[in-house]
Amino acid sequence: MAKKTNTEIKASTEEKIKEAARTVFTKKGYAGTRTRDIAEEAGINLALLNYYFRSKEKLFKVVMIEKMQKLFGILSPTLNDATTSLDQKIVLIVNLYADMLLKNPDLPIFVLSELNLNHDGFGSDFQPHKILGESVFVKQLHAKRPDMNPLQFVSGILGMIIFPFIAKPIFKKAIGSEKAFEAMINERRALIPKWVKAILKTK
Amino acid sequence: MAKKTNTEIKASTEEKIKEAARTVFTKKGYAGTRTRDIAEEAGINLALLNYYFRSKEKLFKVVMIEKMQKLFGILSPTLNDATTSLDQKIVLIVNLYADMLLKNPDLPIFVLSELNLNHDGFGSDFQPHKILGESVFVKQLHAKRPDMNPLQFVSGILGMIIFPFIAKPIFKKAIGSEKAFEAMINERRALIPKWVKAILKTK
DNA sequence: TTAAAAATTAATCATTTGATTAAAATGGTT
DNA sequence: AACCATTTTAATCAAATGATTAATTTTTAA
Repeated sequence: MAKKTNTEIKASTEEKIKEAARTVFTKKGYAGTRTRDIAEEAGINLALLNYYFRSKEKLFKVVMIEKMQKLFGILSPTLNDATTSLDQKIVLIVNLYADMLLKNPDLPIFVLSELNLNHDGFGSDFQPHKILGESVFVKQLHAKRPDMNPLQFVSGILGMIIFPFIAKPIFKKAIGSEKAFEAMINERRALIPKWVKAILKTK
Repeated sequence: MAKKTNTEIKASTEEKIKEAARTVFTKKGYAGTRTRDIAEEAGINLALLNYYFRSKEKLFKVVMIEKMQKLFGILSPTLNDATTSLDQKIVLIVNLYADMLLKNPDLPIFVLSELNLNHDGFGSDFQPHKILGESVFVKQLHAKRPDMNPLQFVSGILGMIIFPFIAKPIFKKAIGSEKAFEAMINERRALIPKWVKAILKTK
């Protein structure tokens, strides 16, 4: 009991800090975040942050790895599912992303911006070409369209679904309310698969 | 001559600072940039930066407005050209963006990230819905596909062309060299218009 | 209960950073 | 040359910031 309580309390504090870090880092970016902001958001003393995570940078890495997994982790299992057709995979990917991004609208701009700023040697862990590589998806695409570059194809799909979230401040301004933005995204759930099917028929 | 020389020197120093600010802000973002970095990059004393631009934030605004114009300024004249067809406009937009973005690959992630962080009331100036609004482009689209939401359509096109630059760190990793990335973008010049034409034929 | 271990806090440090000031240099005007 | 306005610099400030330290509280285990 003793040890369990200990672990739980520690996990709870650690998790409070992590959760606060997720919030503040995502909202302000790495450079714009002050460790004091995180401590305040977590309702803990500043020194505790360093007690648990050693430094701002180490805490950031923990959050960043989580966020990258959240943003790209959808792909691998979906692209390698042998039980779904190419068309089904496209529908699935579009809807999985729509679901996840509506819940986490500033995830893509956060991850991609921080990757671009490249404070530290990220990307060293992540292997995007392995995800696509010799996936079921690529084989299925090759069977239907041997001439089509899978990267170009995937890039088109991801661009169509993710871009509105990255350019959200623009879209917000163009269409007004948050509700209207969500409606637009939901409309895309059907639109994009239809478009992609048309793209697959181009000769 | 005297006054002209004076003006030229002043413009030269001001421009040196602005150019350095463009470089450093784009590379490190607003929060990650130190005014000393800009001064060093410009080869001037730190105090000169404040002498010419009053503050980091004011200098940033100057740069940011420029960059937004560079990123979105392509659209308005192209979308409102009465002498080109819808298909021609699509080819034009894709190629204008390909040209510009190959020269300024980190422009989109910079502008969109800073807009998202929203340090200051930007967007107050920019009216994206006015650009689309009652453009020739929208009328042409409506004539061919009265059922298609112009914002959804434009969002698809821009997503396909801009997204690879925003996700460049990922693509770089997936395909290797800078040259290969450029080749991929150049391939998209023909690919995207073909795809968009297919999308326009969907019923 | 008590002593060691772990968690938490207040206070403080050393740097960094945006900005200012006062002095010096530069260039044009008379 | 002498004077004035503009430009540039070195030095400095005050606030912010990441991190540490030493002390205190809480928890665990005997």
